Amino acid sequence: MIAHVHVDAPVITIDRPFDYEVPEQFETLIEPGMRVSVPFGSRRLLGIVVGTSDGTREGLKPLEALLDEESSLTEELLDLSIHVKETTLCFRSSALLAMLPAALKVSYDKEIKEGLVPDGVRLGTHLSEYPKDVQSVILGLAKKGELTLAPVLKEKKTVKTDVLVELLDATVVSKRAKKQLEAIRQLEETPRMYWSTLRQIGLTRPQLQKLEDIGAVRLTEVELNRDPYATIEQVKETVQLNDSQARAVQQIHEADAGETLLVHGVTGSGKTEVYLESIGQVIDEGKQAILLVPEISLTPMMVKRFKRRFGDRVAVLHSALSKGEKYDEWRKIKRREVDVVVGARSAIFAPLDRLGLIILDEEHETTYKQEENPRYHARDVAIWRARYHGCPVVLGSATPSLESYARAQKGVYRYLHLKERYGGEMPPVHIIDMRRELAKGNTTMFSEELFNGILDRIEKKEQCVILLNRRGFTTFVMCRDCGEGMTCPHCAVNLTYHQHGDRLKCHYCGYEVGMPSTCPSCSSKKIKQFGSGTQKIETELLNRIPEARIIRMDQDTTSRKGSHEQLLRRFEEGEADILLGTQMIAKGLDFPNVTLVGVLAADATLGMPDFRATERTFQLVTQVAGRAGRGKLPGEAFVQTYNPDHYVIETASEHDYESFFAKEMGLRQVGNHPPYWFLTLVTFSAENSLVAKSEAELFASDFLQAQVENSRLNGPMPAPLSKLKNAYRYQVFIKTKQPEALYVELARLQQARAKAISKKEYQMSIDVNPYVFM
DNA sequence: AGCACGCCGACT
DNA sequence: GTCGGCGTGCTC
Repeated sequence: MIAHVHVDAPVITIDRPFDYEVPEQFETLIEPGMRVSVPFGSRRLLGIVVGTSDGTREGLKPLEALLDEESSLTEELLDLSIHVKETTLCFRSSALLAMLPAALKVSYDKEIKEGLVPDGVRLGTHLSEYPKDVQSVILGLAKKGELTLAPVLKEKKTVKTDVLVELLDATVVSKRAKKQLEAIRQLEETPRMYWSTLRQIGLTRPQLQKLEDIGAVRLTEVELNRDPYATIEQVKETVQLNDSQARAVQQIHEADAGETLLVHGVTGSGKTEVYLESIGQVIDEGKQAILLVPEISLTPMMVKRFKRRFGDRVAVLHSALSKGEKYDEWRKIKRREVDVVVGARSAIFAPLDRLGLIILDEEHETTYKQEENPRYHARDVAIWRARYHGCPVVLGSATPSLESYARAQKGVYRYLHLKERYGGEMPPVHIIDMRRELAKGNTTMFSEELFNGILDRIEKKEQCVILLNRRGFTTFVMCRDCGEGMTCPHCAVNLTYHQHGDRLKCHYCGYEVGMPSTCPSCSSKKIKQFGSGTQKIETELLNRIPEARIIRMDQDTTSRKGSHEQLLRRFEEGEADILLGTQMIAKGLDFPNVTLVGVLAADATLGMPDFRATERTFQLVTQVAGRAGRGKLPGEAFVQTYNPDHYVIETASEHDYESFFAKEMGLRQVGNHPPYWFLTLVTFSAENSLVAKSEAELFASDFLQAQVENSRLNGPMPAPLSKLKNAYRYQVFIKTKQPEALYVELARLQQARAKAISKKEYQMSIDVNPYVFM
């Protein structure tokens, strides 16, 4: 028997199946989708079986081990990996591995097998157990043949277990064994207990073993699930749907196989109820559902509601869970113990086999696009899976992406509008012209109006949310005398100042230095931070309103696991007057006591080299404005800007999606941007700037020569981030009306460059439907 | 990507 | 005379 295996090596020349002989003892066990360990050259690698065939062939190596008892990837997901490879131009192995939880990936090490070892090194141990200098000594000895190393593959997964203790016979215990007797007494009250509970009375493991040896108890090792939401109680809540919600549920229910529906509903229109109800119906029919949410900030409340409604039949997969927790959730799905999967982007690969509905909440969010290989978009994967299962996809948003809304208008997607809003009208939005504030002599981050509004709320014991539109708005350091900025030595970017540790960091490569006290180029002492981070704003607020209780949410305060939820809970419970933060506080929050929302630097995003900048600004302002006045109290929003007349600020503050859409579509058409054209970005990077440039030029001319129909090419041009991690970067943009033909041509050009790239002279990265243009 | 094999410069 | 530099080629 032969197994066709894709190995864990992201290289284009290895991007094909390799054949292995299946040892007899595995023949009845092996299945496509299983993880295996295979010899590969002198190495040993993780592989995924994509198929098997009968017979045998000369020169095949045998596969070494099966790493799964049953396959980790279903037939469907194996198929899907081909689609992901072809449409994102990634390697098949990258697509396959992206579908697995991190715990099922492996690390590679070397076992010290035999020979003469230095002091302190023992045979049978692993290379990585030793410090770097010892490692190089060992490697040197191996090279001379004085000891042998064998490649090993280490699993990352761990399954948490506990020991179930069952009482068999209480009489056999010696009267003098006090601890054992005490354990028996406990067991007489509760005949089945876990060892983790029993040990709390001071019983040791040997004592427990003794109890088993004499036949007093039976011990069974059992797998335990880490359930991060174990404390949420299931309550059957009955939801009363309004007319438009009921209509939406009805239409989703009646949707055709593989159909996509766009649910457009303003903040507070009750999309969540529609999701809950629709999923409920799907489950009643014996099928399963996936609900994708953009990121963790949305999940606490959403998850709570889903757990309440569907109880244990919900699996949750998001980035804030530990590797082990995610793996446990994944195994629950695999064991068919759940009907609903709620999760972020990668949850779209959940191994469900009876899918009846896929929902993407906040479908316009760019977090659905993965920014590393495989560069897939969860929306596209969702549509593929829905076709496979013959079920509908629901895209939900208060501010749909132009792509989706345009498709809905063309009739490609079915359009559903939720117009009614709970809690009455949208709050009034005040646009504040910061140029006038400046003219008045107000150089702070807060306009008079917004500041007075905050004071007023604190007095009334109501809450405020302040959002800093931080993208392109970081704190950088510059010398006031010579004008020299502190930049990263490896990347063409300014370093960002971090108050924590008084250091400067590069957000692209991780380079870090202490904040200098004098300018490195002119030695002046007038070196200073510019721009406003959340920390600085917090300080400013506290200086002016000392009694204000502020919760700050940004990368620094939310990096610890669970801190995000904790901060939100504290705010919800009224422990603070002001929630201050970046983008992450804009969405999904629903606090009834919030009556004021302020947006600082609403237009900070507009200057970015990105045709979606206006769309993002619209989404941000609309969403954050919708956060005020969700309860009984009326709300108000303040939007501070230097561009008060810009159409995006005007339409967003009037909550006028239609006008924004019409205006923006006109500009997209004129600029030949998506959704009129399908865009692909190809980036060339090399240590030598001339190599990057000439390879980009060569690619451009090769592409033009191929004459892909209905396509055009722009560039090459230097990337906005012209140097990254010591590599110079050039970009080529391709626009097409026929993506399928483009995929084929790009794959051909990629293949043709395989050899040159393997010599490491330059790198080529292809981003189909890019969202980041740096 | 790793890793081995192989062919030329600076050391004991 | 050997150690080791990294160019080249291969991985079932």
